[in-house]
Amino acid sequence: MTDNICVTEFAPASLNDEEEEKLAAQAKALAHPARVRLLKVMAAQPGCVGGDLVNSIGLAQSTVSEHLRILKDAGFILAEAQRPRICYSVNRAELKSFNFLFEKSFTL
Amino acid sequence: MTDNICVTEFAPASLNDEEEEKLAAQAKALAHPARVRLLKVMAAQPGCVGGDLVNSIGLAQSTVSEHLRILKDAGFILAEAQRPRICYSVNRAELKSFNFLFEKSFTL
DNA sequence: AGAGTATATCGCTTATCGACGATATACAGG
DNA sequence: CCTGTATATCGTCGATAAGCGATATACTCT
Repeated sequence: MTDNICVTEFAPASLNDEEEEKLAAQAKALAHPARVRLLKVMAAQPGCVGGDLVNSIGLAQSTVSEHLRILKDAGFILAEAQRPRICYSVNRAELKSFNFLFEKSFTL
Repeated sequence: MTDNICVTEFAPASLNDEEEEKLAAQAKALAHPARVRLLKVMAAQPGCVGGDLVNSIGLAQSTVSEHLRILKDAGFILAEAQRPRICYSVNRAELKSFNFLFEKSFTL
């Protein structure tokens, strides 16, 4: 190593490993245009929305179901059975949590 | 078509297709623990960091270089040549932009 | 019980990601 | 001009993601 122009010692981490993992995992859930679209549609609804989501984007029902599963696993949406339909709605608390974690990570 | 030629200060309440794509693409750049870690390290520095990033996480140099490229393509970091080193630093404007887009999308 | 409806899961194929070592590139200094 | 150093790119491989149609599941209503 030669003399450093850039700083080479790192400040203590603002996030712990677990939080890093969570941030990355939730970002992954957002990392697809169809899922952003789905979230957006749900967020625009006062209440909840059923399988009309399938019609709102040009994808097969099974594909949409999978995207919804990913969003649900990430905690971004809630699913309440109203058989035979399922009522999906955004989980604003979790969206805010992601936002908070993001801001905290990079001290915005 | 009703193309939106309004400037950003009159931003619509919802996202257009282009913004959805951008949000998803940037989320994708965040969707890996190593990249979150790299961003975090850079954000914690007042100035910029060189290839010591490679040592800070247990990955091969070529792998780290690829992660940095992804972050750079997403606009989250800036690279300034200080040969033979390269000075990386976070682009807070873009991080804030992502944050804003996210909040706007889901009306948090 | 049986039919109807909405959603979830399965099986499969193709595409993209993540990781690495090897090598190329670009510049500074001798 | 040659060498050393730091970063980027290439080629490859295994793993994961994304998409679909077909089918299973779960519940309601008749």
